[in-house]
Amino acid sequence: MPKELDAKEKILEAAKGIFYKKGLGGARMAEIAEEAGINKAMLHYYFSSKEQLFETVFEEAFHKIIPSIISVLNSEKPIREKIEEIADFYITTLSANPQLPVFVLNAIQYDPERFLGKFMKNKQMSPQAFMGKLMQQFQQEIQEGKLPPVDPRHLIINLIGLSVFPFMMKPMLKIMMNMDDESFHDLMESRRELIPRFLLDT
Amino acid sequence: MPKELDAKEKILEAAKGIFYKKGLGGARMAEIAEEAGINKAMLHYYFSSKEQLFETVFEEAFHKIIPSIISVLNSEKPIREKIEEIADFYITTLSANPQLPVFVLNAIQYDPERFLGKFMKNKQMSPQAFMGKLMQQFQQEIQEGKLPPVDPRHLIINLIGLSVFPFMMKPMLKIMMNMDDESFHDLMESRRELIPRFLLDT
DNA sequence: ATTCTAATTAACTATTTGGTTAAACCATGC
DNA sequence: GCATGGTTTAACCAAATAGTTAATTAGAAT
Repeated sequence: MPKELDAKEKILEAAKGIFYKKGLGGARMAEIAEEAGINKAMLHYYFSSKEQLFETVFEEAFHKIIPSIISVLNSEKPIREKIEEIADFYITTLSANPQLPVFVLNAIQYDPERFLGKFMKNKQMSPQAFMGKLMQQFQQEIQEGKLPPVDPRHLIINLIGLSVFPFMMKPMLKIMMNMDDESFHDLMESRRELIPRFLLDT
Repeated sequence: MPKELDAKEKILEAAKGIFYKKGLGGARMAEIAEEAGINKAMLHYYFSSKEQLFETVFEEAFHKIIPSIISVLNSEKPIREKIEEIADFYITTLSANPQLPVFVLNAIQYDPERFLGKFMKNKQMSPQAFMGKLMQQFQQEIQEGKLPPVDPRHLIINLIGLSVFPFMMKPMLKIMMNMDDESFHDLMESRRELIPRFLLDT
């Protein structure tokens, strides 16, 4: 009986598309059902409520862009490598799915408690402990002269901002800079090496 | 008869708060009316529909963050100054209103045609012509050795990203980096000079 | 005072929406 | 066969929602 997964998958795919675009409040269950090519009652067969369906979609999106970079930052590699990997990861992930970050940030803005609560607990490491360890690594590598002496907090913010923000601005950038999808893609590709170089080469 | 402006202003203020948080679909007209301390029918007395009210709020938000930087970029100052002014402008504006960029980008993601259309026309200069002029200035200043030889497109993307993105991430950053509002504010203040230095000093 | 117009409200309506129900469908094991 | 269990559907329902109406208030002009 492979039908269950089939239908559930179709629902999630449709829900993703519509929630990404319209958010929790703007999406209609009937619309999701239609997009998935099934009956409206089927949604409630697999997902008890709109909220639950949304949370499922959100969790998938969130896990696509947050835990990955935490595990990279949490690894034993040198900072340089971590930075390269993260920029690389975001450019790959967001090239395939540019709406992801606006969707996630919007949900968080809508109800921070709810959509960041999981993030706090869920992790194997508390954000604080994890950041502490990372700060230590920064200090050490700076002392060893492997890194320019910058505030690690700024470096991380800059790294993520430089990697993620262009995709959020994609529609506007395409207009302002007169680009089509292909030239936008090329511009993002060139950032794979630009970002680490920019962040680390004084 | 100053009551008209009073009521209209109260409505817009309430609508802003609720649309910023919940978006077009998530906001309820009754909720906005209550928040404004007036009757639901008053909304439709001053604004014909929910959509029109939303567009009014959107337009105000949009004009708060886009035309300002265009007019700076469009001025006759040297690039260095333009960059300093824009970073400064965003940090001031978004410190007072961190939800602004997520709100605007979300609306654009929801219906790009509709919410970027105005941007295209409305301007005194077409984005293309305007960018063309700017690119020329970049080339010239680079030739004169006043600027490091970087791709101007990347420079602009980086400038806006470094200035705006931290405010979008504010809730997450506060948790990850264990900051309260005050220390977040301090961190952002330090970016006023960090961003131009970072962008321009090779 | 009276008229006129803009502001304001309570009550109402038509529609949309999330969610339910009870019956039908269909594969599998016996 | 047929009983069983998960799957799917059409029809239905109650609540919520954007928008309307028609009546009321209050202030200004005459």
